[in-house]
Amino acid sequence: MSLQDVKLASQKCADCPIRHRAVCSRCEPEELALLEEVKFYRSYAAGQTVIWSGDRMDFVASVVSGIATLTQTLEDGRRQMVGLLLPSDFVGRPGRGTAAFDVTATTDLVMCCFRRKPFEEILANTPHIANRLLEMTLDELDAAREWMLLLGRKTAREKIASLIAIIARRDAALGRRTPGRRFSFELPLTREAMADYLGLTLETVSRQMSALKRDGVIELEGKRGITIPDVDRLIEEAGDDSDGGFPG
Amino acid sequence: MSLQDVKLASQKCADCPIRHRAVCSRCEPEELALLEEVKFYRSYAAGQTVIWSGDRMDFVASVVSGIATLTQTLEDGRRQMVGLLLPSDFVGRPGRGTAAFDVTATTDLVMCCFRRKPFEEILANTPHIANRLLEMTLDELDAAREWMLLLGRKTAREKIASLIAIIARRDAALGRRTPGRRFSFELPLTREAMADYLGLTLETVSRQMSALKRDGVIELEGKRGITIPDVDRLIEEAGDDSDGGFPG
DNA sequence: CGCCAGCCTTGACGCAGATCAAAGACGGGG
DNA sequence: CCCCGTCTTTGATCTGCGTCAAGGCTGGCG
Repeated sequence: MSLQDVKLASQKCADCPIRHRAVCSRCEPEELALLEEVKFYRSYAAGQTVIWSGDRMDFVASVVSGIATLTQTLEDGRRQMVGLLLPSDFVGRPGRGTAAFDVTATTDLVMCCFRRKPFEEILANTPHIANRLLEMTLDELDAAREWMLLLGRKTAREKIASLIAIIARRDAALGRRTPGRRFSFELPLTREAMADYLGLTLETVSRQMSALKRDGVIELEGKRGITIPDVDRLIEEAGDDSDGGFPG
Repeated sequence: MSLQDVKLASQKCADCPIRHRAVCSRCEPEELALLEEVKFYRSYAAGQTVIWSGDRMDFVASVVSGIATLTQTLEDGRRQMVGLLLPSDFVGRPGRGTAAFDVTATTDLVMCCFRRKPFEEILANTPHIANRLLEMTLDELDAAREWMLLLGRKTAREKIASLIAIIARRDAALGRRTPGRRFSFELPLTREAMADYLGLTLETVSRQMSALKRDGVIELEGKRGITIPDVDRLIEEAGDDSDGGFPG
């Protein structure tokens, strides 16, 4: 356990998103105490692999800070990202002891882990926690299905615009809004990771980013900084029918 | 309510897959009685739309027989199938009143429906039902993620082989095995539906089917009949690392 | 029995995105 | 401050799949 782990573990539970997301206001104090008991923190450096597909996994977890990805790989090395885990997202699968996907930290990452067996018991005996987790899983399933539309039917340009919109939306939801429907934020992914997300090559990602910049849809500062002068324009480029659920 | 509905509703609950899948052996008689009370059957003809995306949906359901698809559409008509519902699969989302996707019957279809509000209450008060549903949703999420790998990184030939393997596996799991790792079955999808599933055009589907036939990977009888002389060969063509979970 | 409507197949051609290759921009460490 | 490894951009060329366009099956209905 690193120094940082110790520091985090001693902080109040409010740091742990599962408090907000899987544990609801109807939790009894003794139920919360049970969760506390099986909880521990882990941190990983950017680029580090959290777990390999097929490995034993005897905990479930919630992302506290940083970004992780779920990826799947074919024998010949073709890779597809199948999940993007942002703070408050849940990882792992109650009822199964091995990981189905590679989990990788793309930025420095802190996770709040729960030992699997006791967590499953809590799940079995605490309906509102099970229901909260069900709701989160259904959200993930919806997200996965939108992603399938992106992978199957969108052009490279639309894919890029969609990804930027998704990240901007998540950032905005976390309160990092700037006024006037103009957003600035850091892309937490390399071009390669974006390509893995979108089912493209990194060259195509780079080219389309340049094209969107040339057309005034986005502005780029350095490798990671991005600002969106007109969110509506971006959403239009993404080809979605919805407004993407942007706040404001 | 059609004649067939009446007939089904009067049959024993064993016809309804939710009995096997979401309702577990730990259900008390009075819990089962509660489910019975909010349950009704509906049937649809092949090609009929069950519900449009955005429509009010005040029930959840389980497929009894037949096949349904979940699809998403862009304004310009590009379509992507995001879910394939076979018997015993669950449709609908507790906690949300509108459909997120178009649901279409691709064959004649019978569904066992539960009124949403009371179903949610049962869910909230019956942990083992909630947990069973959670498990089913996690399975679907895993399937969606494998599908994402297919959409993002597989070639047209691999996509076709994968789809055939998936359908064969599901058919095999339902007990329709033929001896010696040789399978014969009916494709329940048109070429167009296959294309929507795989993110291809129907012409490409047709060409790749012909190519697989020419190369002896599959045999075709009429439009729908298909036999797989060597399942291992098919799985190899699909590009997966796993054996696809085939029984036998 | 034969016509017609829906599927399905096959061919020719073009283009979006992959591949191969090279050269910039950083940013961190000595 | 400069060097070097990593990430990114850009260019040239290739190719798998989409698009457009003709026919071919098959089954249902007059």
